[in-house]
Amino acid sequence: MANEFALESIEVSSSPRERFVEYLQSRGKRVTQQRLQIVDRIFERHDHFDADELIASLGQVDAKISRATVYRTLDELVDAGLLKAMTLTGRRVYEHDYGYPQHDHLHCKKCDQLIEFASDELVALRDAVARKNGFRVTGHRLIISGICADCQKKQNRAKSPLDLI
Amino acid sequence: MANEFALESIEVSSSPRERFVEYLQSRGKRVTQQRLQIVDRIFERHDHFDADELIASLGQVDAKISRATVYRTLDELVDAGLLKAMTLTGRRVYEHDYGYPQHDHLHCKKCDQLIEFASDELVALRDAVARKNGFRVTGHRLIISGICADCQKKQNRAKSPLDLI
DNA sequence: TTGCGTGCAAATCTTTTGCAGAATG
DNA sequence: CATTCTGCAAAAGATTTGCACGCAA
Repeated sequence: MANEFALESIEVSSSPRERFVEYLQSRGKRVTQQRLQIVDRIFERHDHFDADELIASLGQVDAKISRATVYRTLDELVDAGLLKAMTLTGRRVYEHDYGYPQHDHLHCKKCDQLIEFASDELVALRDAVARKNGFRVTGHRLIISGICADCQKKQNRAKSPLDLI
Repeated sequence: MANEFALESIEVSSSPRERFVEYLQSRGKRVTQQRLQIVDRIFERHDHFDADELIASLGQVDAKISRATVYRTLDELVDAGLLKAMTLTGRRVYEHDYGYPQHDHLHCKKCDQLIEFASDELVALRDAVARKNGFRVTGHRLIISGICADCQKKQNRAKSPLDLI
């Protein structure tokens, strides 16, 4: 599920870690080793990931952090506005929400890759639909599914020789 | 999660039950009492529903069908193109896909209601984005979340008197 | 008759929770 | 020091699966 970011990052004044500490303190929560390791690891190299991938990557560098703590911290990071969560194939996947512009995804059914794209038109369309329905929008999630360019190539490469028989 | 359809149905030549039988036979699968009861029940009154709601409704009219069989049959109905599935709040919800036009949803966070809407613009936008990315589209899912008109009213009704204190 | 399908219960998978001890403010 | 956190293990919620028997073709 790892994947490079397609969009430019937004200029932000403080690091994700600083933001998280701010968030924790503002709520009287404690700044623990585990919480810091988790933010650091997430914002150092992850973009789209699920709980298991994060747990695996934590096991390599840091002291082992329990599954429960990872789940609890992920919830806090979403709460703090640093991460965004969505449910893909049954499992929850997360992505950075701090320092990145609003965007949506193309999801490849073959390789599970997520490709990002931003569209102002889409937001306008969304707001128009909502207005028409007296609906107060808080957000949206568009996932376009299909086959990515790479997988189409692979498919053709694998098929062509046989097609000639 | 029950909800009326907002869109007109498309004219279809055969009933969902007939379609399902066709599908089963074309694959050498058997036409069983359970499978028939399930299609009938679903297309007689459900639109958006989850496995549990279906199981509950089956328990009332028909002979009890096991949970496992319901899950297995739902998969087959999706496969047959009669139902569409999406994951909402952790659980899978289904809706009719046969005899209904492509559409998307507004999802109320308060009452969990799904409101349907169709937008050609959205499809055009989707295809444009895909084309730009060399992506072959097979479908998409847009969920606009927020608060529906009804829940906004309820909220105001409950709040106003207290706000005056 | 020949399997495919069903029901049951047990197994999975993912996420959540209760609790005693560890760490933070 | 008073609490909040963590880790562990057990619980929970949803869906899947193995298996023996029943039923469609």
